[in-house]
Amino acid sequence: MLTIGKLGRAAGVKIPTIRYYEQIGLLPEAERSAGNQRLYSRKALDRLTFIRHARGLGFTLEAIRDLLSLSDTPDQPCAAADAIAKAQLSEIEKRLTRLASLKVELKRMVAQCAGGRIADCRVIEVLGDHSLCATDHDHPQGGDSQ
Amino acid sequence: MLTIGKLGRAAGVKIPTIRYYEQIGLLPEAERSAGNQRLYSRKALDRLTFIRHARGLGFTLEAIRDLLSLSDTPDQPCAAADAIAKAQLSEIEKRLTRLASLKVELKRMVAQCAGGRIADCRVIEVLGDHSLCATDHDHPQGGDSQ
DNA sequence: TCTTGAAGCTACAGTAGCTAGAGACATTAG
DNA sequence: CTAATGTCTCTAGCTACTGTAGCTTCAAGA
Repeated sequence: MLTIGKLGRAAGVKIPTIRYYEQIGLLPEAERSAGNQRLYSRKALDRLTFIRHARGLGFTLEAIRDLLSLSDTPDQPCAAADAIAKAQLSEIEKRLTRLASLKVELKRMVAQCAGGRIADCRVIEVLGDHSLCATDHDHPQGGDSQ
Repeated sequence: MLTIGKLGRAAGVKIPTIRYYEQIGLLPEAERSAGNQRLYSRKALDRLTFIRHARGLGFTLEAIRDLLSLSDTPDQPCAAADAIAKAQLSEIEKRLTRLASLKVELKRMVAQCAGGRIADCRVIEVLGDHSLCATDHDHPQGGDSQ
């Protein structure tokens, strides 16, 4: 049985994050010692490692919740897990495309800045006037992660 | 003078977002009509357009705040604006690199899934065991935007 | 002039995914 | 036994908004 600090070190997850995961039901409530401290089994470590790894790949906690509940039913077909992973992949591809075009735009902007006075600064100018810019990065919504 | 709805449409920014920007001091407090409704000048539209455009390029509100205060002093050298833009560029390049490696990893994972049962699912398996994975996407911090 | 529907107002709560801090209790090494 | 470290709960904060409730104001048509 591990205390929370050891579990955290073993899985590479910070202590408050573990407690947070428990709070939102991603980890089951931990057993407690006589003095009310959380105690974790090897199984809990596996689960937390799974979560950390999936987070590292950019899966949302909701997606991870689904993957975890799938992994609890090993006889089911794995189409659902596959679908979640594919969705995540296409999400990442979308972000990549968008970031690539932002990069081009920024590079252009920075390259044009001659280092003079603000009044002549292309950075400021381009930001102030959309018509000076090539791309139309016009979808101001959308939250990323990682 | 524009009301908030027209300003929003003109700049491509939602009404609550405009009020939010005012609340956090990114936009100055608007003039008010006799009936207490916000009224905006052409200058306010320019400022909001600037903000929207910069947000579209992924600048944080803090960076935008700095850029705006720079643009209010047109005789200063523009090195500071240049630095902000360059920092943003390198931030985006970092994210691009990271996303690209996540994509590779996810693709590999998805490709290996034969579509059988969960018990044999590579997606679940890879997520559960970091040693099965090539890259070390091990920096679980970092907030993206756009 | 009256009415009606759209647009605007304030204030507060909620989102994701944590992180940080206060103040008290538990455990362990020496 | 003491001191140091670890853990506990609880609350608030972060970014950049978005959504809701319950109201008031405005502009256009009858």
